[in-house]
Amino acid sequence: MTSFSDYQSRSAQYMTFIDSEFYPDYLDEARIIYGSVIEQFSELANMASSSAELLIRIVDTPNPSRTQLLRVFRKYVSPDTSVEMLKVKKKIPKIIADYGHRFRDIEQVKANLANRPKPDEALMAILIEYKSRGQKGYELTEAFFLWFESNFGSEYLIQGPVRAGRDVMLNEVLKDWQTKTPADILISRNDGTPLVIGFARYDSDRGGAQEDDRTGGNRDKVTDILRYAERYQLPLKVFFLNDGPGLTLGSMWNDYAALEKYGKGKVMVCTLKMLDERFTRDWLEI
DNA sequence: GTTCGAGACACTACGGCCCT
DNA sequence: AGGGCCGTAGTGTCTCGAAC
Repeated sequence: MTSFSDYQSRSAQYMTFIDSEFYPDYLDEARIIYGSVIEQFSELANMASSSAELLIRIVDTPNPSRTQLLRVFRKYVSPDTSVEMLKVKKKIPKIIADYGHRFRDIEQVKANLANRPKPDEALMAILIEYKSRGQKGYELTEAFFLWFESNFGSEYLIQGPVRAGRDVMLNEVLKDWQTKTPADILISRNDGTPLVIGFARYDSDRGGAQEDDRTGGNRDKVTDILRYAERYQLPLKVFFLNDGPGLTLGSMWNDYAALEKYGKGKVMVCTLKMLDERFTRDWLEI
């Protein structure tokens, strides 16, 4: 049986690249999406007699414009208050009370708006940078679900959010599992016997490990799940779907190889392109 | 003296669930 | 039925200590 470690020298061949856009190609799209938002912000600003009033006017605007206007508000008026804070409508009076003194004066804001080029491509580029955050992870899980359905769809059950959505909570699907542990994938036999708990992650360019959901935390998950499998005599295994060029940076590949070794056959780490070779019925039924 | 890795924190998008 | 909030997604960026 080949291991994840064996693939390291050919890692590029087994990597899945999910396309990103090139600069400056996306500026055209950014102008379409944000041009009117920035214009609308200018209009609201020019009508307002204070920055707090501007915020109130923005909050009264229906979505999807509101969130985008709040982002522009943050850039021009109040870098201290995150859009996440401003999203909650009923907290707005308190935010104005607590942070209002740090809002940039409305006259200054109006002047700054007037002095920017039109269209303001710099601001548009900043705004669009976040648009596709998170999407690559969804592409990865969706690709796995499609692959699994076409290969094992009739023989096994698979659960989990295909794109966005609530994770599979282990305490809800495993009898007597105590802690709230989120997982991305659960595969079981048609009779309900759980076979695989899966975690998915796409890394574009992060090399360093993130403690909570990377290898440190992963090892704890493996320990807990395998101990559970032992106690209840279940054929339960742990699967890590990891992909993206970030895997080749730093110690990531070695960390995951070590994790797989630690699992003694009950843990498998794969990129999408390894699935056909490694994710077999034999492994599912170990 | 500079570079690098790891951890910590932060950011926005969006689907789905909950509440009215 | 619709609006609002929550949870999850990947990654940008800062700091600090170790290694070079």
